[in-house]
Amino acid sequence: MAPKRKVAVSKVAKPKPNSKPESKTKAKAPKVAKTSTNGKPIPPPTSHAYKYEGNPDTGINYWLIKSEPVSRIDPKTQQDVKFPLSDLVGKDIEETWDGVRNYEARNNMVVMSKGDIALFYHSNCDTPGIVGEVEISHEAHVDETQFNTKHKSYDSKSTRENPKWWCVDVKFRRRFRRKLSLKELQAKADQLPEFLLLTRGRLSVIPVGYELYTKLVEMECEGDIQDDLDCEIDRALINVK
DNA sequence: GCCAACGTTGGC
DNA sequence: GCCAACGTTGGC
Repeated sequence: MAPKRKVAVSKVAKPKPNSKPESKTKAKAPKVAKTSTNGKPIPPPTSHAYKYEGNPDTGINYWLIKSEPVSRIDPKTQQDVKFPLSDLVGKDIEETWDGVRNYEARNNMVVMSKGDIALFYHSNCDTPGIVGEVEISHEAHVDETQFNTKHKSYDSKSTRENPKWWCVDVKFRRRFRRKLSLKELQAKADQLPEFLLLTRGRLSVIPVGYELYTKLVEMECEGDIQDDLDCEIDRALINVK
C-alpha cells in the first residue's frame, strides 16, 4: 500500500490551549469553508494533532472517540444518547460521527483519513474505558445536523456556503480483549505520555500517536479476556478479520 | 445527583 | 480584548 499523507502539518504553530481554529497563528491555513472549485465547501484547518505521529510504515493515524454505552435521555430532545460499540457490530454499518460541537474535536476529525483507526471509549458509565476500535470509513464531510432545526446540534449561525461543523464516518474494526478502564490508564499514566484522555477529560475526539496506541494494545493483551465491556460483543470479534 | 473543569457567549 | 456568567462534559 502506498504511504498515505501524514497528519502532520509541519509549519503550523502550536495553538494556545483555548484557541479557536481560525486563530491567526496559522497564517497559511485555508480559511474556514471557502468554496472549492468543485463547489464543495473546504473543511477548516486544524489542531495540534500534528504532534501525534502515525505508523511510519503504513501512514495510518490513530485516534480515540467517546460514546455513551448506557441509556440517557437528552433533556433537550428527549432522545436516548446511548451508543455502545456493539451497535456497530455485524451489520457492516457505517456510522456518521456527527453532532460534535467542539472546535478542537472537529479539527481532529478534519485531519482524519480513510483507513485511520480510532479507539472506542465508553464514557458516563460505571467503569469508563476503552473497549475496542473502529476504522475511519469516510474522511471529513459536512455535518448535516447543523442545518436541521429540529436536531439538538442545530447551529443557527452556520450556513450551507460556510458550514462550521464536520464529521467522519466510522465502522467497526474489533473489540478489545478486555476493557482498559480509565482507572487503570490513570494508574499507568507514567507509561502513557501525552495521552490527552488523561489531561483533557472533556475532549471527545483525541489524537493518539502510534507509539501510544502500541502501548495501549500491549496493555490490553496483558489481561485475560473479559466479557463485560458495557455491552454485548462476541469474543470472536477480538481479532481483526 | 453533584460538581469540577473548562469551553463558549456576550456585555462592556 | 477582557472576563463574568453560563452551559456542558463526564468522573465520581
